Amino acid sequence: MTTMKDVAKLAKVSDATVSRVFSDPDAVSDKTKQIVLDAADELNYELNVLARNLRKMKTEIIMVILPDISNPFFSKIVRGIESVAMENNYKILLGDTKNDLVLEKEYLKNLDQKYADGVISLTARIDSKLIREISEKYNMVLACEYIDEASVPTVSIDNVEGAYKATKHLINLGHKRIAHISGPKNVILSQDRLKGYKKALSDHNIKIDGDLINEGDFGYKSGYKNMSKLLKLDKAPTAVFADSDQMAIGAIKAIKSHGLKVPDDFAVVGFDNIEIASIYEPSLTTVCQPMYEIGVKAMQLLLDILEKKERENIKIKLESKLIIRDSCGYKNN
Amino acid sequence: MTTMKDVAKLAKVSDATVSRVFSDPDAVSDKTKQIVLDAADELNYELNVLARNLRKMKTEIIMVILPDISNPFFSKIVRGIESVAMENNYKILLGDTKNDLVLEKEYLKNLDQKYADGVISLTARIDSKLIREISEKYNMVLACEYIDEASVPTVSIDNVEGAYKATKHLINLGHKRIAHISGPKNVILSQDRLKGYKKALSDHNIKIDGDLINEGDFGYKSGYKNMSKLLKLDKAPTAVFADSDQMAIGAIKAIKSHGLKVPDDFAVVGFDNIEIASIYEPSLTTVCQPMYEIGVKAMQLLLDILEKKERENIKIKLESKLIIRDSCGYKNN
DNA sequence: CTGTTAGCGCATTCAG
DNA sequence: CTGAATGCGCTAACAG
Repeated sequence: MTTMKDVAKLAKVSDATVSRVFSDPDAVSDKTKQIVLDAADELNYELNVLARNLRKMKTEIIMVILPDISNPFFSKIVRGIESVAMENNYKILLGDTKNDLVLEKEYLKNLDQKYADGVISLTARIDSKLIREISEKYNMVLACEYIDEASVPTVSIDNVEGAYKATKHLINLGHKRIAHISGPKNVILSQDRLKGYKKALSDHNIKIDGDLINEGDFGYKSGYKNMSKLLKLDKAPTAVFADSDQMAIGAIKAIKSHGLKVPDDFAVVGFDNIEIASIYEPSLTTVCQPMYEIGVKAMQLLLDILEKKERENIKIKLESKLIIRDSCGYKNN
Repeated sequence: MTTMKDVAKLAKVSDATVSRVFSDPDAVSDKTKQIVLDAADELNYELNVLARNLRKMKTEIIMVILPDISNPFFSKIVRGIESVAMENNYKILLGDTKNDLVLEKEYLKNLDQKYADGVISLTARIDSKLIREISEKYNMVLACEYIDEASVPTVSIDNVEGAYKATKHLINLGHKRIAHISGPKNVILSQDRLKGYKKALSDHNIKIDGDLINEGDFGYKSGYKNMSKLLKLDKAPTAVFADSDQMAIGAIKAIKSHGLKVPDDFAVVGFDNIEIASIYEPSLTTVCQPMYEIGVKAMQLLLDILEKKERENIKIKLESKLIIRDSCGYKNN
């Protein structure tokens, strides 16, 4: 293996100068720079990042913790993160928790060992006290999910508002019995969306019926199962608002199996606007989260924190938007 | 920051002993081990991975290079990789090339800098000579895609055979004019699937018609566009075999827009068996690739290479399977 | 602008 | 089983 020493010897300069050529080129005269570069080239020299990491006590690696990388919602966010990370010479270490709280904690511990300079977590299901502690000790940004603690920098949409828009849309179309398939109840964003759903109903003088509220897990199957249950109700709903597009699509499948047509007999609204939402038939009316942008902003925020070395208790709220497609039908239709 | 030195001082042992407690516990007596552990605990000591990495000249990080992490096909493979990696204390560094050859090369260069101990590449579009070179110099496994060079360890299915099965299925259902929407032609697996498609036709005395063969890029939109073209042909096809489920779904959408029904008027076969294939309506007949298993095997193979320090020119072939669902109809229907 | 000096925190010899 | 000594390859102070 060739080291800076070797290059220095060949170029007849000190190894400090070689180091400067690679880490702070402007500090070296053009002439010696060229000599060093040539020597490095001749020896096929490559910088050893390991040594630099130790010396600088940083890795230029960001850990991204998420529940499931094969969920398109999360992977889109990751792409946003990666694009900004790359521009700034950071790399992404993947922490797929498989929805496992133990793993979530374990990944967070990697920070202690200096594996990564910071974390972006797309999940926050471990107790919020622990998250706050970690965010105080290390460089951390929470995205999508968030916790009540004021001190953790967060990038997300307003979930109450998003759910409100979705529900109101169904109300405007004339629906009175509107079901809700929520995400896991221990996740705060599910709680918020439930709030938005309830508020929309209340605001329009529709009584909230607990039977119409089911808890899912964001996946296709859970949408199917929960919708099947809802359809068996004595007073079955005529519309459903699901907390993810995948559950919405699962729900549509259940509705079709039940012999009903979407949107003719039943209206469905999803959440997220993942790619398949526009491809599926009927195409899905859904609350669009700017996934890529969430990733971008989260990484930018983390970079700020990394550079200023001070945590800023920033909460960035991005806009969600109701995208109207075919799964609800249209007024006066 | 607390170091081994601090722990050593508190425990009244040498720092070498502290090191042994964490890297080779059996080499230390139970008694001193306990003393050290207690001291470490008291000081909240955490091993500094950076220093260890430099000393051992390894990172326990594997880089995974792929075209697009938000493509469910790749992200499923990543999950397989990660599960094995984790068991063996390796971490995954993400290298999303965005289908960009320049990035593909750039990521590969990270190996030179010792960012990662090895690579698993799910893409091989840069020239094969370079890939062979890299694989000879470093620890590398190719998965899914592969190149002709005999020397690169590879995990994949038999694409010729998979395509053959798909095409033959359509032939068995009575179709004579069978279109093919292929992946990018510069990718060897596309070439292989084209071979399988052609062979199936030839074996059943159906003339190959170049007009029926279109090149796509694996995405939804490209399936839609290519199918739209095919439907405008004077002698339009009655069935299509697409190189990805996403293109197949795009094709179905085009067929429906054209006023035809799937499977009644038109049969469609996809490739991969991603999750949406079974959810979409009509559910998709497709060639199933064992994505998770590909990831698992690829990581296992890489571990072998890493441990034995010798490249083994292994080609692992996994089974593909035709999954029959609703998008082609059924015989005597 | 460049060289000298001194470690970063750990793992590995080699003695004992 | 344990300690002392050494250096992985690089960067950062400090002089000059």
